[in-house]
Amino acid sequence: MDEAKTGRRDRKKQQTRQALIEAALRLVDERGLEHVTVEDIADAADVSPRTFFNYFASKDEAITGDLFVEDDGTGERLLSAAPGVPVVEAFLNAMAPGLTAMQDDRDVWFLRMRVMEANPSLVMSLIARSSAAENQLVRVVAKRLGLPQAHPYPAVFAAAAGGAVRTAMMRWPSARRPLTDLVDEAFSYLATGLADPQNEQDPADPINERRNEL
Amino acid sequence: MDEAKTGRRDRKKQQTRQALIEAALRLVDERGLEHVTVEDIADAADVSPRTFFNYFASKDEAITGDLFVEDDGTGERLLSAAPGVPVVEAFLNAMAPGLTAMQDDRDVWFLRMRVMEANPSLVMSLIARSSAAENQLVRVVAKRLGLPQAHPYPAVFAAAAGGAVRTAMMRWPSARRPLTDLVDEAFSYLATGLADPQNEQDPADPINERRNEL
DNA sequence: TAAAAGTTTGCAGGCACTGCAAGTTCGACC
DNA sequence: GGTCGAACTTGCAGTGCCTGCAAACTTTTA
Repeated sequence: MDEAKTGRRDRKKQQTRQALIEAALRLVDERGLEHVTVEDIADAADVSPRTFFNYFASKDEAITGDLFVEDDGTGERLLSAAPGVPVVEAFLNAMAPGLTAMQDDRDVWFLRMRVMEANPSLVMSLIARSSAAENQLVRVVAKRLGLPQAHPYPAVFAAAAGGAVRTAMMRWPSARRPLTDLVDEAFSYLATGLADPQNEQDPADPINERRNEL
Repeated sequence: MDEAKTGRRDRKKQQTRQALIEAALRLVDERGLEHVTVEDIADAADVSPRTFFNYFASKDEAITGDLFVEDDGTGERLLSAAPGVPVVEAFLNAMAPGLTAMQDDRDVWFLRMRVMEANPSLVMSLIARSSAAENQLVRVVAKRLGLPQAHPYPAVFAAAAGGAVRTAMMRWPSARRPLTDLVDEAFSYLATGLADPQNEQDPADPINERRNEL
């Protein structure tokens, strides 16, 4: 268990956090976002409403979850990629650990996605929140390429990459494929300069050998 | 004056709307978002606070403004582009009228951008709101290409295109160039598949012949 | 076991936003 | 020109998110 650092305190905190997340997801899934108050969630997790806000800055945050991009080492990994590697490739590599972490947590994420699809304002909330992560990405990409802050490339890159990841996430529950596949696929459209897609190789999609692994 | 349809009523409505927008922008510019209440804005525009919400669904909406993508004919123009034209090109053409409209309104838009830069939560709000426009774009692109709803291309396209437009908008006030230029530039990075940018042709940027037109 | 450090909770309050119903203004049609 | 109906404004009352503060409480450290 590499859960918390040490001691009962952190363990308890982690438990409370989990309880709040689960309560939030379950209740909103059952009743819909606007029929669940923060008080409901807090009650279900058996803490005071005030405590809820010690853990999450907003009701939405408990539901949409932390974007893996935010605090994990994606930025550092991108910066420490070998010098010759193009940014797109370095980014995909840097993201891989985060993606597999999500893959391991897929039950929660699938539920999240379902809840978001059913409550569009949550999608907006997620997008807004991921824009903060994008800002960090802008800085990292600029740094890696030695470009000035005002250069447009990092901003375009971050916006497009963020969008590609987001669409992959959205498709994930219904497409029965690993998240990394979907991300790669999304990036392949970017790689071709968003050229009109080829007619899919074969309407009878021969690659459909049910990938049960996920 | 092609302002309102007819009559004093619509004229008055348009005036009220403008007054609210101007009041909102001015006050938030002066004091910062969190030191301006809806009541302040309504007072400054000389209407009741309740009336404010007859015009805007949220405080943010009065400030961030309507995205031109939303209701104007961009979608229709995209769909009615000549058959052979690639989507990227068709999209840029379809957007042109909206962009020049913004160019004509540039004073307001510059103020908006300044206010947004100073109040990051407004940027998030704008991004969230533009995601609604992106959804429409997804459908339009899918329709134009005859792709099924589940196909990833339209979603990736919309996310990337939306991001490109957004970064162009953000750069607009500081870059002293027409918005269309900035949009084209952003799309040029997408067109190359987000390849690492060339070292800028010349650090002494010879294209800098001050474009005063804007 | 006592002090320190971190967490939870209640309380009071600000503010965004909503539905409703009453009042007001405007346009249309006679 | 007067009247009716539609559209718009307003006040009111209420819900619920979110915040700061200070008092309890719990865990860690010494």
